[in-house]
Amino acid sequence: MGNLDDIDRRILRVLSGDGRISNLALAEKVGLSPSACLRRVSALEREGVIRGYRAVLSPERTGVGFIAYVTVGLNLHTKSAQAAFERAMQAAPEVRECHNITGALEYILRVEAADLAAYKHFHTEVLGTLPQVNAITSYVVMGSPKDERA
Amino acid sequence: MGNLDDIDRRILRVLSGDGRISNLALAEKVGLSPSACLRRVSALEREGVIRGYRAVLSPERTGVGFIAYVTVGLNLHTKSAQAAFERAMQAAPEVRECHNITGALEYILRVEAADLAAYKHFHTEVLGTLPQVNAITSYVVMGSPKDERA
DNA sequence: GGTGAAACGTAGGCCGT
DNA sequence: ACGGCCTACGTTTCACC
Repeated sequence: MGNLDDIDRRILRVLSGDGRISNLALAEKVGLSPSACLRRVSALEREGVIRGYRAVLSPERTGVGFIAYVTVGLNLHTKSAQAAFERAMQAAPEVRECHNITGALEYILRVEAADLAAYKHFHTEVLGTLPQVNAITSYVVMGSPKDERA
Repeated sequence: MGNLDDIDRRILRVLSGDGRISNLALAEKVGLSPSACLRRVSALEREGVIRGYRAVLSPERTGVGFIAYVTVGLNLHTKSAQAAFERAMQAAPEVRECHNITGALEYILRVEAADLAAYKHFHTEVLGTLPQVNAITSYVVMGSPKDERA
């Protein structure tokens, strides 16, 4: 439960770059024996520092040809309006991220769809029909020079 | 090289939920023998459908107490100005994502820092000193009701 | 934190479909 | 071209120092 030391940080840096590295190779990289290394990794998992492991998929190759960031403003700032909006976002498969932000608008979404037509459907049929929503702005992603999304 | 079939899609779904599942367990989940399953996974990796594997870390537990989305506008739209900006983003550890977007502004960044002071440092000392940059707007993340960052 | 050995999983050749 | 079987090899995992 204590704080992370230098070796822990090195372990985390390696694992966030290659989540499937063998414990043997990881141990060597961080300068530990395999068993000591495994004990640390297990502890980091148990304590929730490491939340899990995921394969990173190529969007184009998995039928995602359209990605946008979308800012959303609500017309009400009540708890229940926010909760209703957030439930709708959680239910929408196209919405991969929904962040509550400061500023003139309340939310920023990352939306992934097969193509522009699929996005338009989401935009008008899902976002457009929510009664709480009163401002939608889409920023279409043309490329991602850097993307370290865990 | 062909398109993905149903078993491939099942493999991808399982691996994006648990990137460290053993090939044995994965094979059972998708209804294949271990060797056939491994061959498919290897092919998906080789063809770039699976880009890699990453450990998902808890931001709070790794010293990240401040997250913001930042829009950036450039004063030049030349190839070389974009390339210089993108190189700077790639070199900045606080920048976890940098997306090139349509609209009045050119980029949206996801920035993670230890705290507001660390963010301010990035904002003024890194972003503020780049000659290509002429518009910076920060949206501080207060919460993420949904986050499926792969 | 390190060592060693048993249990387990991976990876690749081979054959059948 | 793709799935299943078998097996040598490597890795993980655990009790013990």
